[in-house]
Amino acid sequence: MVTRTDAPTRREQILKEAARLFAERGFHGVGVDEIGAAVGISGPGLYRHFPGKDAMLAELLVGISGRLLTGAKLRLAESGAAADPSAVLDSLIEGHIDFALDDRPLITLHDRELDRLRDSDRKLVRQLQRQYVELWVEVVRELYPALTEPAARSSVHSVFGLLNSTPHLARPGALPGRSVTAELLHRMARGAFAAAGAE
Amino acid sequence: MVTRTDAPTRREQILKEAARLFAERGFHGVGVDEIGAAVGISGPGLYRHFPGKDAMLAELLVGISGRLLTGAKLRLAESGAAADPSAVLDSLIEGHIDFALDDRPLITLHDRELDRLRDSDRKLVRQLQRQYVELWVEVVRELYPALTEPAARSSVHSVFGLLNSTPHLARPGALPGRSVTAELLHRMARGAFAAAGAE
DNA sequence: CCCTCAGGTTAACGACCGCTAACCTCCCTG
DNA sequence: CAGGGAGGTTAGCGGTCGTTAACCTGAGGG
Repeated sequence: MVTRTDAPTRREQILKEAARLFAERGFHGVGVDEIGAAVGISGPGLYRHFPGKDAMLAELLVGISGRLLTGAKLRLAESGAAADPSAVLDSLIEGHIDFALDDRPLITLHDRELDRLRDSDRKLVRQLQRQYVELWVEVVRELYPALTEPAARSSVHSVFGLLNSTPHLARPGALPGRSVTAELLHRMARGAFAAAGAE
Repeated sequence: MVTRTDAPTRREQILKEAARLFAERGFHGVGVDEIGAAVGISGPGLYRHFPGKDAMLAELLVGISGRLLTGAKLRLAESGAAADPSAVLDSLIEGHIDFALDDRPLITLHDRELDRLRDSDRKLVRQLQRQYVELWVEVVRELYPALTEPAARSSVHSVFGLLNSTPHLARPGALPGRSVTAELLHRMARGAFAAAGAE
């Protein structure tokens, strides 16, 4: 885990504000002037950093899908080959929760604005998402062999729905404390999987 | 349960197609001409049935929130006052799953396009949603007294996220059969609540 | 048999939006 | 110390979108 200490670049500021605005009002509901205003420049100035509005969304979605997948692969790798599937699942859940709690706008965009992408970008994002799901499915099936493959896939999608529900939980600060929320979500995810995997 | 046999009115056709299109491409991503075309009339003809595009979204969102709440109240009432909270929760879950599986576009809109409403409509929808959640929270707390009230509310929202994940599961027909999916979702929801309620 | 009106049509208006053009101004560097 | 590029600015173009206006048509009723 590397921690950034230098100031964010203008490009990063733009992406962050664009993510927030897209999540709040939808891709088509936000104008380039608004995005510009959010970072203190105005409208067309954005085109010095991005070729177009679509490109911002594309970079956001490809970025989050990639980071989710990379993070999961890392967690899988550092558990070693003969790892306890239960511990691996815990690690995957923990990683996903961190993402959902720390990057709420991105999590929202991720399953909401995918269809606004150019064909090639959409295919890329979908491919990354599919790999991420597949990785979970394998771990879940190892832990709950009774699950058929389609059932395991459905259960994984459903748990994503559960974990990604945080954006709807309340105004940003009104949760009962981050670690408490994280732990509750974690227990519920495990409980949901256990119920799915029961004969 | 009354079953409609007469043909849908033009107004109902419009609402149904608008719901589908809004869910697919977002409120701002759909033009009135498209909605018109989807029901075989064109563009401005819609204004014989609705005062504006906003009014269609408002009617959809108020409608679904109201039907969810009404259905839940009905299920609660017919269980009687001294009912087994476990059975009541099962009934609530079953009702919500029916909705999620039968009205996928509406479920999608319901937590996605709320902010596009006029202030008064948005307040109404939020009030209906809040009552619906509150109703679940009471049942859940009765069944799992160890849960604090904020924790119970969080768990209810999370389970909604789980149940509402069906739209993302696959192309419309590709699920392993409706009843199988419904039963899996039901078991997972119960498992999630049980895990949340465990000391 | 005419009148009305529900439910359409097409044309067009005004606003807005994404994007480009043209221009400006620092700051860095050879 | 010239010069050039990075990173802004404002003006404006072209297209799209929601909405309105004006007109049409066919069916039902007095």
